[in-house]
Amino acid sequence: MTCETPATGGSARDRFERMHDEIRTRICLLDYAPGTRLSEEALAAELGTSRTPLRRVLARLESEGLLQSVHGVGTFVTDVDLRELVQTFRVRLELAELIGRLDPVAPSAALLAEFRVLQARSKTLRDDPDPRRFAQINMDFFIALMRLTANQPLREMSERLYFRTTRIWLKSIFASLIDLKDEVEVFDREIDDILRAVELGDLQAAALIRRAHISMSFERMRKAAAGVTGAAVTP
Amino acid sequence: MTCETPATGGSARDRFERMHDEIRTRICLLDYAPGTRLSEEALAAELGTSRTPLRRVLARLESEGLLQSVHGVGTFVTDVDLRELVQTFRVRLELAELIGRLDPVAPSAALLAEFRVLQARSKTLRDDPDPRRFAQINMDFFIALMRLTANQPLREMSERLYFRTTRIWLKSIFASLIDLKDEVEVFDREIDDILRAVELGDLQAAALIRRAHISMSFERMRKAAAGVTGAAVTP
DNA sequence: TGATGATTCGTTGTGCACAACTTGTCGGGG
DNA sequence: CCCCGACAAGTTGTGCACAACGAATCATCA
Repeated sequence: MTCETPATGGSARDRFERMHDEIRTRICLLDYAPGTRLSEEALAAELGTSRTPLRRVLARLESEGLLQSVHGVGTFVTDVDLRELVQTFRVRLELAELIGRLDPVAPSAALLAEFRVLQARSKTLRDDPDPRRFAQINMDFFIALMRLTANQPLREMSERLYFRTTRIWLKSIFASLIDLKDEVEVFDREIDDILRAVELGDLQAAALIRRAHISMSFERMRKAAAGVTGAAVTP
Repeated sequence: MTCETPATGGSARDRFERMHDEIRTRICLLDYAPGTRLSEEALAAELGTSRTPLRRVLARLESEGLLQSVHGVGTFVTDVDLRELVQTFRVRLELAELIGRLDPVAPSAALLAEFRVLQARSKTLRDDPDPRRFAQINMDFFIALMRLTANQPLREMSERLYFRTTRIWLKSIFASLIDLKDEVEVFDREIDDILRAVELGDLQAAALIRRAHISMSFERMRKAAAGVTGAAVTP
């Protein structure tokens, strides 16, 4: 089933990173929904390794707030409560703006090409909306945006917060709290607008547009969730 | 020799945190200077545990940028090059200001008392300047400041960046690049000023003062280092 | 004498067996 | 019928032995 040479090859560090990214993607794409219990033994077997190196990966994901291990019980995918979500988004907004102000770098031709590919992928998404593909493209777009700053610590912090909260947004889509087609439409415009600013070399403008979209995205999510929890309280 | 019950007691998580904080403190106080090799076996023995749980701690410290493990060679305390230092301080400045703007909380009586104790400790430092004690008080003051915001992610990011760079500042003091007595004097004034703002309930002002001091502290350090590297280039 | 290759040593990474711990179940007693 | 305690199953945490790897050393040869 899995195709991307999950097990052998490369140094120990490479194997660690591969496993880490793989599991993180599964969590962020809701293949492992919040509350899911992960079997160390089964996962280790699937990834073609033993518990020891896998536990290293799980510990890292726990420090990133995506997992939580409890002795004698299991390791579970975390959920994000509203309070934490609000706090995280507040910081994400500020960091998004900093991307344009702190150590911005003119994008290489390769990066520009990548942006255009993402733009094209976004267009195909409009014809055939799919939550999972949407989330994947969204993630790739985020990673591309990070390459607009040379400030490594800023990148790190931004990524940390992004990966911690993005699955909640995806969850809202799966739960039909927010409309998939609308979000796809908005996202497509976001790429267009940001790409225009990037091509102009105005990274600060690009960052401001990004900040605005994160803010609005969160606001839509918050309003939808408030409508639900306000109407139906524990069925 | 070690007195603070390093080994047994509490849950696995508690033991992890104790070991983590202990080693982190040693690194930040330059008990383990950059470049030092840490022996897993010796450290495990000293902390009264085995390599397995210790390696968990070391992996965490590596993800925090304080250590680096190389297969077949050893685990070493990292150094911070100028580029990384500059980038980190740029972000630290912004985060310091955010402490006063994002989810500020009125300090409890206990926290205020703690600030006053720190103020007193700072005064004693003026009479008997000692780099290590200075660094310790500075660290405690930083941790107290973090408690002025309820925004957990913001705290986390700020701490991460603080612990990654503070030892470079201490290194400059030990190397007499910057004058200990001057720094103590400046720090004492910083506490006074910030405490005044905090007692007034103006956390935003406190954060701005803090930001200014971080900025100036870095500037003094940068200038001193530039003077040295400009004069004596690799003997 | 200098260079080169095998070797030895010490270190980190991995796999496995067992200990520590929690949860759910089953039996007995009030 | 309910409650409580012991037990069993399953999970994460720990310790240990060995494999994988890198660097320094020493012997050998040109």
